[in-house]
Amino acid sequence: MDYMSRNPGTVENVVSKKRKTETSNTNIINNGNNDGIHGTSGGNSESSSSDEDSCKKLREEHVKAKISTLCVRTESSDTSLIVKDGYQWRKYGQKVTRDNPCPRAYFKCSFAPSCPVKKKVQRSVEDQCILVATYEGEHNHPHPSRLEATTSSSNRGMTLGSVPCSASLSSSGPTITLDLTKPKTKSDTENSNHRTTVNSPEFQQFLVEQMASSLTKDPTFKAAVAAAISGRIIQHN
DNA sequence: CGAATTTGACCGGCGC
DNA sequence: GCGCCGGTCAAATTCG
Repeated sequence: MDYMSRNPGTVENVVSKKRKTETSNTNIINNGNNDGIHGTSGGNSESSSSDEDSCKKLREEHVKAKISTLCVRTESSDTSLIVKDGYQWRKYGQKVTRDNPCPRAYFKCSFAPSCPVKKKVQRSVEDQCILVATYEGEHNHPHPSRLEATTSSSNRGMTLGSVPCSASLSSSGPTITLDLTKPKTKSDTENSNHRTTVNSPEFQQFLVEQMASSLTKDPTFKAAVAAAISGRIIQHN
């Protein structure tokens, strides 16, 4: 979070480079700088523009739509394109794009029929263990898991739900991995280009599993995380 | 049997 | 104007 707030520009342009309207508005989910300051939630609310130029209207909606990306490390054996973020998604398409041999999956939020949010999920070219989820728009309904008794670690739709728990950030260039579950030997942030040379995927996987296991067994850690997350949720509400 | 997913077809934007 | 490409649709298929 700290890194993202200090370097908001370094994590842009994960999405298609072709569409200016998308890349110009790209930002990272859970970015503390942006939370809560957007005026028009819901993205493409009924802007009563005239119907003379529907193309223009669409572009405006694209600009309004809040776009964010989330990178999640998954099991290397996991071939599904599922990012568990707590919301209900309905898959409506899959496509192999030119810049990435891995197929891209398209999802719509199915929790609320009127929810405009869409999600694209694709494996990273650089590290196929990493799923890159691109969210478009904002949910116009509460987080599903908030309605249940289990207090999710969600804040604006982001959880560290996929197992093993590891949040990553990626740009079109070097990949930046913020592995919250791994002890820092040498800083990944200053050596982001060589993440896989020192740490092979298998070794990193092992570390992640070990650290996640030990941390989740620690009640003090759990309490600290819960307090931090709930504090942020209250702050934004 | 209804809901969700798959997948080929179709559409529109963009570059040449 | 044409072709490429990303995104969406919808019929077919699978799943619970």
